[in-house]
Amino acid sequence: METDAPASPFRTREQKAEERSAKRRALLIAAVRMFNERGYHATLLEDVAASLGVSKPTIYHYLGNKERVLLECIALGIEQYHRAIDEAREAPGSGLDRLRHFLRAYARANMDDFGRCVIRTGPEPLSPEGRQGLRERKRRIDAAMRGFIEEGIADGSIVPTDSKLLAFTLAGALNWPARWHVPGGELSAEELASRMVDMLTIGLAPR
Amino acid sequence: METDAPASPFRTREQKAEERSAKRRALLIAAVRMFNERGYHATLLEDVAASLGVSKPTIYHYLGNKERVLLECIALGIEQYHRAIDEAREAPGSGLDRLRHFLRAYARANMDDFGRCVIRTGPEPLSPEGRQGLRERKRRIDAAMRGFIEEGIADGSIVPTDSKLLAFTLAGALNWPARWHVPGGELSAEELASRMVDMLTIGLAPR
DNA sequence: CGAACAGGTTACTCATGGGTATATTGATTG
DNA sequence: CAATCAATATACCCATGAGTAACCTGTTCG
Repeated sequence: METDAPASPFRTREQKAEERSAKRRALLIAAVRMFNERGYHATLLEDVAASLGVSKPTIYHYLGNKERVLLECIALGIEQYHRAIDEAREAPGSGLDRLRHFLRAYARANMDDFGRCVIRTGPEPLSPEGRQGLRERKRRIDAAMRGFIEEGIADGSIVPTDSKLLAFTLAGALNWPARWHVPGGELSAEELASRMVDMLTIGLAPR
Repeated sequence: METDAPASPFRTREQKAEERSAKRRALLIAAVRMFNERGYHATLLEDVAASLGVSKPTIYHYLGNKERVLLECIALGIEQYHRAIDEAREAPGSGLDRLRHFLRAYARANMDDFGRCVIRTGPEPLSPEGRQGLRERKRRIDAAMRGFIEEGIADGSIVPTDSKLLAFTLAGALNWPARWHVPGGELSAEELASRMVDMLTIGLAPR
């Protein structure tokens, strides 16, 4: 029990703001989990609200309409990919090393609640504008990945190939766990990511 | 113009049956294309019917309710995978050769209308029974794939690894084109399948 | 103190779209 | 020829679920 301070029941302004954003966040997480489990269409905002013991209009109060909820989940997912890019850009070593670093982070992102949502819930449920924005942002991630690949080709750590096709191939393989990986599985996301990246970068035939 | 026979306007029983199954097939194809383009939920059976110039009840007449339509599309998709398995089982060469053969056929299946549907439309829209059946049938495909891998490990053409994880990784990579490949693209499905399989089986680092 | 506001509720509206009842027409068959 | 069936249409029913209106309550602030 935390009893350092007298723990007054009267909250300060900051505590209020914090509380609000904690509630927002909790609703968002409840929503994304249900999206991932049941699919976007099969998820009722009413059920999301009920899972936290509140009523549907509360969601509208904190998050806006259903598409806005989804868009925010997607935005949070995309953020993870951006972190993966930044992280890999700063990594030392050859282009292949940086690519591997990126791929591991990318794979981990795909097993996070929000990352999974980006993959599982395709662009279909979004409005044309939403789809547009999503495509745009995905394109940027793809470009970054291709950058790592080309860097690797340039420094000789990766065999010359069609970088676009390679990027799609690698991304596809690492996207798929968003469909089958269950968080509490035998392998941790970390472990899984590492092993998959090894398989992809090393190849199958004995040397 | 075909005018070999007097071409009577009165159809025989077989012609009638053929005509009927041709209509069924046409409806199914129209449906699967729209499922793939717009997503299952966003597809109205009314629109599917309209795309062939008929009305909604005609679909119910030929195909039954919406889930039945989807289930049949999925069944046709799954058939392609089975053909891929049979084809690869009869292929000559090492385990790796057979695996590569299977992977190419699998990738091609994923770019066919019905195959794409299996991937794009996950199990979410199905009823519990439908989901159950789908999982079952997918499991069998996965088992076959693992068979090829283990065979390759046994005969030394594939380096020893976790065959389950490898199967997921490879399948994931080859599933992904179902999301981005557009039929009339620069690369044919055939070509694309070959290149991706090469990338996956050979690895990235120079030897 | 009273006005305004934040957080929440209950109880509605209403478009949508899956599915069906029923009618029509033309061919098939006893 | 009557009965039936296949193939289609029109016009409807009705559950569902997103979104909203109106209301309540406690807190904050001029």
